[in-house]
Amino acid sequence: MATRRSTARSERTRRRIVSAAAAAFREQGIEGVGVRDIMKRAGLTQGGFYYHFPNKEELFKEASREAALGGLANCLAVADSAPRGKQLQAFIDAYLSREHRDDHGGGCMVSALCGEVGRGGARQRAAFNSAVDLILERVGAYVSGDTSLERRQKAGLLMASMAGVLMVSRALVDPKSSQRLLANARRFFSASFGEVRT
Amino acid sequence: MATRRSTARSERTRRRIVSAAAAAFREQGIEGVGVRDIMKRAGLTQGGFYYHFPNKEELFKEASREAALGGLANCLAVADSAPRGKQLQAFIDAYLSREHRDDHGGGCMVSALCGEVGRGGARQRAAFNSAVDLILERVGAYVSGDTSLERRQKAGLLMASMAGVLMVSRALVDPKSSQRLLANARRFFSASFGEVRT
DNA sequence: TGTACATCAGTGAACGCGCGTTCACTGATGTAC
DNA sequence: TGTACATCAGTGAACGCGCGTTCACTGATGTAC
Repeated sequence: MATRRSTARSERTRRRIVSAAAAAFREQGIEGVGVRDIMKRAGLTQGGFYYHFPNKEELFKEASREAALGGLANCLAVADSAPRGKQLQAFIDAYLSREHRDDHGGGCMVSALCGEVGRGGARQRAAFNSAVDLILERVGAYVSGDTSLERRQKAGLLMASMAGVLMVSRALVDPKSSQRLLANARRFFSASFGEVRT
Repeated sequence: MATRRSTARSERTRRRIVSAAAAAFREQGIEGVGVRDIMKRAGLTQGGFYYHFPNKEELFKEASREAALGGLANCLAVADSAPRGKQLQAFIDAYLSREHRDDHGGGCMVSALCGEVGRGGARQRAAFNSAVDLILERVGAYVSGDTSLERRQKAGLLMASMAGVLMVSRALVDPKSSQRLLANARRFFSASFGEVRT
């Protein structure tokens, strides 16, 4: 089956493009970033893009899959290394941290792209929904609830709410107001979701 | 002071442009809509725009001011006509309704534009922040709290969270999931904010 | 083992298009006399 | 009251620019013999 070495190199290049896109889309928005910019981030030129992907939309599909868990990697790691029973609280604190707020390109894709996707086309929405599924499956493991459906729904409400808070905290000009919103939200969501009863 | 009649007509035209923009920005995003589109919505042609505004950014400033309370007009009216003590709950139910979700152009500007503003320039953010101030002053009147600062902060947390929920509900493809998220959120925020203690 | 060759992975100029903005213009309107 | 005129509010062609995408090309790589 032909040249293994070049195939491997090509695969690495492809992954580099997807990673660059995953960051670029979150930093600048889907329509806010161009194919040229993404290829430049990956150290390549525009034309080569269409050797790896049929169009920008297909790239978004792959990039959103990578960004789904990649954007929560730090929050999930913090939660997983917390003692049992404190995992959700650790997740909430990490999600609503100043570090996450200031990391547009490496953070949660829901807070970064949800608004734009809400008025986007069917393909884009489908890709985004798949990504959200991956997230809820993972976050659902932290919340309490009898059935897995119930946990997923709770996780969905928590993620949607926290994404809104993170987004607003990024839009606020006054640093103190932004910090205070995050702090209030950490307390509120911890109290509401972190304990036994909701 | 010159021709009153033509001045009044010009002022009406200007307001028509601002209204068209307030809806267009929320429906399609700030960068997603063009000056041509907005002028077309207002029944005019592109060139006339620069008679009324120096540039698109200045239009956003005025449009966001109009959209701030305009986008919540229905929710605020419902809340105001509710019995004392039930106003916040009425507001929450109206905000997280299917009608609001489906009304992109006439709904809350926070949920429509917050994500884009979060990565926008200083001017855009300043305009958005002013608009948010108007909203929090109004919504703060419904929540409990000793000081007005405390009420504003609570209102900020509530609005940011609900905006996130509304945004996600707009991005979800499956209608049932979307409805369920809204219903769960109505229950959750009513229980958390609508009663005496938070 | 050495060479001819097909293919692979990527380059960079060019395409049509829509954007924000500018500009020369025009017809309607109200004022001065 | 009637007419000449300045200004106002808006028109639509044109500008440079960056977008997504196409395409002719090229140099490196691995294979066939």
